[in-house]
Amino acid sequence: MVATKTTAGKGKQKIEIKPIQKESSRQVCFSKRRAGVFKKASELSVLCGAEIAVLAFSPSGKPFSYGHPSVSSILGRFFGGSAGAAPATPPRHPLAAVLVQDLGRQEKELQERLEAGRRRKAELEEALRGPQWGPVGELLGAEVEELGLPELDLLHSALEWVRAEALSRANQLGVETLQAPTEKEASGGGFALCSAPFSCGF
Amino acid sequence: MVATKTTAGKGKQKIEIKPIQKESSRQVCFSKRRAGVFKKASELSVLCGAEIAVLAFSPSGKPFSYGHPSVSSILGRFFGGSAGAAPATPPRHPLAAVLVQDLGRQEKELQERLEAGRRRKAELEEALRGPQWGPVGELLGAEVEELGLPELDLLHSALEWVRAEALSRANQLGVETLQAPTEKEASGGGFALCSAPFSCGF
DNA sequence: TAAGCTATCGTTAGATG
DNA sequence: CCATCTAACGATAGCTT
Repeated sequence: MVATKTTAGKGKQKIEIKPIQKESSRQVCFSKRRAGVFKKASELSVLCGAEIAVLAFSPSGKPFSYGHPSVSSILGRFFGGSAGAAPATPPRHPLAAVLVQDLGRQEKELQERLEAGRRRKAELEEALRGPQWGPVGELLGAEVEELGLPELDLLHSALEWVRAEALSRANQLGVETLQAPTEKEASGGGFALCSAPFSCGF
Repeated sequence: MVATKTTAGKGKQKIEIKPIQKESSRQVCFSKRRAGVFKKASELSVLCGAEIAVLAFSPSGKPFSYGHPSVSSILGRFFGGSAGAAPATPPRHPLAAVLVQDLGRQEKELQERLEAGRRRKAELEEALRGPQWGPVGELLGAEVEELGLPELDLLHSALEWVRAEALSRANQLGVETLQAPTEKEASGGGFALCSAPFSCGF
């Protein structure tokens, strides 16, 4: 950098860890740092094969969450696996890697489906606003806007889940094949959310 | 530090965010980074007055948690006060409702993650095709076509569920807001995200 | 309002005791 | 295994657009 412009800010300054008084600053700080925490959590899970969940409420009371492989599986593991059937053994199959390999192709489709989901959401909103729903529809319509596209959101969630699962499997396979199968997969519980069904062949 | 001795290490080196293969290193990394994540979470709660909980399992399966003001209070807030109090109770999946509210803001992040996932996938592919894998890589490549798209199937089913859930949730919201908070988690089968429908035929 | 930038601070990889 | 050290890397406070 030739530092032709010194127009930018002063850079990061040291701060005390104490409550930020200014409302707007607090909100901004929360946004930035929440992202940071989630990223750190993500890195931890990838680097160490750990399972981690983060639940947070913003100063304004909005909920945020992150989980690998999923929030529910972590909770299930912490609280007795009630969130799903306790995963007895991590199912494995040499084809697991294929899922990851194929993920690239899938992603294109997923994107398309995402778009479709968007459109459906619009339709949904439209439909909900229709007369047959009466005042409920109106209110709902407003809520939908405010909530932030529940359907889309859940779609994303599903998407993320699929990807996490594929990656997880791939990691397992990578470890197994590259090295000796020393890993007893203590963390492999991984999939409380989908026990039986997902063991479909693998 | 007058740097009289240059005997120390080389300092932090850049690393890729990918599974650490060496067991001992992974464990060390987990210890350090878990502390880092907890500290970040702590700072977030103090700076922004946010409530945050972190639950994690080490690669060896040992549980760790951090919460401000407490893990249970966060869970309680997320799950309507039932999860913290009655962790042993097998509830309908309580996350569903929260996800609807929460995941909206995750859209962008998920997109980014998708990108990251794609890159990661590419790396994996690369690795799989490497010579150390011998013919296995080729074989996998070939089988992909033949496999069909289990993930897509799964996603498709998830989508259907998503629609149903979103609608259901929306209805609840509308009803609750308009009238009395009659039924909460009436979404029946709640978390069938991975139940019967996934006969990913393989 | 949110997104982008930069200088600086905080985190941590790698080595050593 | 755990503590410490060093220095490079990554996160981010404050500012601008």
